[in-house]
Amino acid sequence: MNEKGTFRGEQRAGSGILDRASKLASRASSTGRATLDDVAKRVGVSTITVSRAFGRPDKVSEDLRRRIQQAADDLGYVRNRAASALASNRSMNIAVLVPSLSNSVFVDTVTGIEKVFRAHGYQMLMGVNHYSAEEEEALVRAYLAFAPDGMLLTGFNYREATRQLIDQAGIPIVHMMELSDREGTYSVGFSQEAAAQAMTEHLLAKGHRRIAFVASQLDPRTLARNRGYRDTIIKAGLYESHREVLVPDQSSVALGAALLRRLLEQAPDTDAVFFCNDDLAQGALFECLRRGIQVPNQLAVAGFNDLPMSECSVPSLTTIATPRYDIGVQSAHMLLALIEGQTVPRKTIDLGFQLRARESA
Amino acid sequence: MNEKGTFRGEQRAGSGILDRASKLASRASSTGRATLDDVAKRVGVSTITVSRAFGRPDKVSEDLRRRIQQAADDLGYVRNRAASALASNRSMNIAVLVPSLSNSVFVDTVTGIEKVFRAHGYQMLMGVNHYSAEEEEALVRAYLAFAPDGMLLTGFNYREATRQLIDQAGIPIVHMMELSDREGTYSVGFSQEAAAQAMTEHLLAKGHRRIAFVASQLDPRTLARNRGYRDTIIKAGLYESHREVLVPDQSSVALGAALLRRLLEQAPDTDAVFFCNDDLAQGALFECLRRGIQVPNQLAVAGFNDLPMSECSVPSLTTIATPRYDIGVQSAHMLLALIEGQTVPRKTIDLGFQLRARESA
DNA sequence: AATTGCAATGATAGCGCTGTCATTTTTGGA
DNA sequence: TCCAAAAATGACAGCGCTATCATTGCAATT
Repeated sequence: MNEKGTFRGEQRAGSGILDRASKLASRASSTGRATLDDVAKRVGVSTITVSRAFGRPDKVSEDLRRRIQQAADDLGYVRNRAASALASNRSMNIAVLVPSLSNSVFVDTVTGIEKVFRAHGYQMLMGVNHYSAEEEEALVRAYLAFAPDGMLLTGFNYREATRQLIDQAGIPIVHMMELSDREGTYSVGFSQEAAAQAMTEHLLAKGHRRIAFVASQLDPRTLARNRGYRDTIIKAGLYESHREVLVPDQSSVALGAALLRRLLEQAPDTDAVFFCNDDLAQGALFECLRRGIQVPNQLAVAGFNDLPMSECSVPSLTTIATPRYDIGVQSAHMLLALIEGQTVPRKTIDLGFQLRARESA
Repeated sequence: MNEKGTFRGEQRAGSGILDRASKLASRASSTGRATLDDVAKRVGVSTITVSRAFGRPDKVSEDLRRRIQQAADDLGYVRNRAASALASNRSMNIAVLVPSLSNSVFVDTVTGIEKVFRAHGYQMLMGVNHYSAEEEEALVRAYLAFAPDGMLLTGFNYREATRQLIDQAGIPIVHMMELSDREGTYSVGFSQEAAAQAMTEHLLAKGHRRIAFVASQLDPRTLARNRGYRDTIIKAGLYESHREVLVPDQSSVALGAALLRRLLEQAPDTDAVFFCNDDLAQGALFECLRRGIQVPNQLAVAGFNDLPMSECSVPSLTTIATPRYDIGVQSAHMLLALIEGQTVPRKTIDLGFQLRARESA
């Protein structure tokens, strides 16, 4: 490495607790990092004992454990997970795939997941599939190479081949966000349709009769919300197709404004708009402000997800609060149980949602 | 595993391309996953040849390579990175630590990083340290166990012990966001101070004389912005300490509104406010809307970062556009070069910033 | 004093892969 | 036709760790 002028040559000298040279002398040659053997030699015990001191500390006497810890600290020893995974056939990795991180909904979910798994010694490997089943498959392949002990997927938007890949690996999967009662499927989420239905009913109850639905980024959850809206509005005998605006583009605040403009062109008499998420709704609120449209008097606006901003925007946004953090926590617990071979009481956990009726509707 | 009632027993039968039983027969016993050996036997070549077919395909004849690929597909073979890393002493992992993902700034950066590294066959391991040097150290320790080939850190907010840990591991680090000319330090970012200075000067140029600075989440970058503001305003002879509001709380839109209220209590005659980020500024805009304060006539508002929303809010937000995506891309490239032992022409890359003068100031 | 049981420690093998150094086959002149 | 060089393939060891099955020592019991 050094002769190639690589990084190692540029280290500051003597920065460790011990003198560098003496440390190197006690190290394995190939990597330059201290190994279990190095620690073992230093303490004068066998390798396996040092391994135990870290992996199953109750199996090693307290005194020895302390000495081992001391030696490890002195040498700057860090356990090599690759070797550990190889030997034990447990990687202590779990792979988590989400569609996006720009959408703070998934950030919250991932935060919940991370919290649970970290507490149990697992490492979360996170991948972003950009709402694409194709990318998802590539990611599954990539993460399978880490021999994860389990996998957390968002929704059920995978190809059959993806499912087969995971099946072949023989590891458990838990699906987040959506629910399914399909055989052998574990899921934690809430009913997107029921939530959309609740919001539509809220708008109806407020006396609105010309209620539009606007959505972008037509992933399965968005489409489920659309169904929830449509079924409800049809049942009320108020469905008019020109009040639905569905575009595949990625959601953004700016797009919300643009879509409101489009909606009001094709259906100017609309008296309420249900947006598939808060970003779009927020953009619409801005557009109303610009055009002097009174919200909610002239036009009611509703969103979905209850992002932090929605509570304090002007007007504050009526929306659906989704249990995304809890979905992360619960699905992590479920996956953990599956990994450890425990029986999982419920294969489907519905965490519900809450309608937040605020100023905008 | 099975006798414990673990997941494997719940797989759907015969879902693979081959019959499950026949597949199992050709597999190593311990993991249940196909190995290089399995593929090699199936094709009738040696293990190492199969290894080459994946790792250095140019070293294997095209015909054979195809047959190996076919066999691998049939068996559902996925390379085991742990074994690979152990044998080759290159993990092909890089660890990336960011303070937060709720802040979409870092999401953008991570997206840039991911793109570069994925293209080069590296796997990015991402950790969130919640702006805490203590958590950062724990994360470094955790990620060092993956034997990463390099590390990307946000800022220079680490403890000395953290630095020593990484030094001992002998892997290169590149720091993102901030700049430093410290010996042996690689960094990609922009000058937070210069950006804050530019904004302050912009507000001065617009004729404002009672300019406040409001910040939360006092990480090093926020403090640098504060310095940029303060130096400039002092130089203009206009510094008044009661126009600075600094709180340690996490940033949010709601907090922006609250801090504006506080500022206007303690300095009601303020004519411009420079917020340390767009979230706070957006909250302030909402508060102005609620209280009927005209922006920018009565009060000018400026933010920092240029989040997507800032362009289309009402009024649109004057802010500093930061090159966060490019920071991700460039720092990834720099780290890659260091890993591969190439000479890195510049140890510090300043990607600059842009002032976006919009309606709010 | 002999026996049992348990806690603490050790020896050995091997996880799945690749570095290294052969060995074999092919290729392209002379 | 022959030979050197290059391309293609293989044998083997070992990366750092843990599962497994000993072995040792010592307290508790008979």
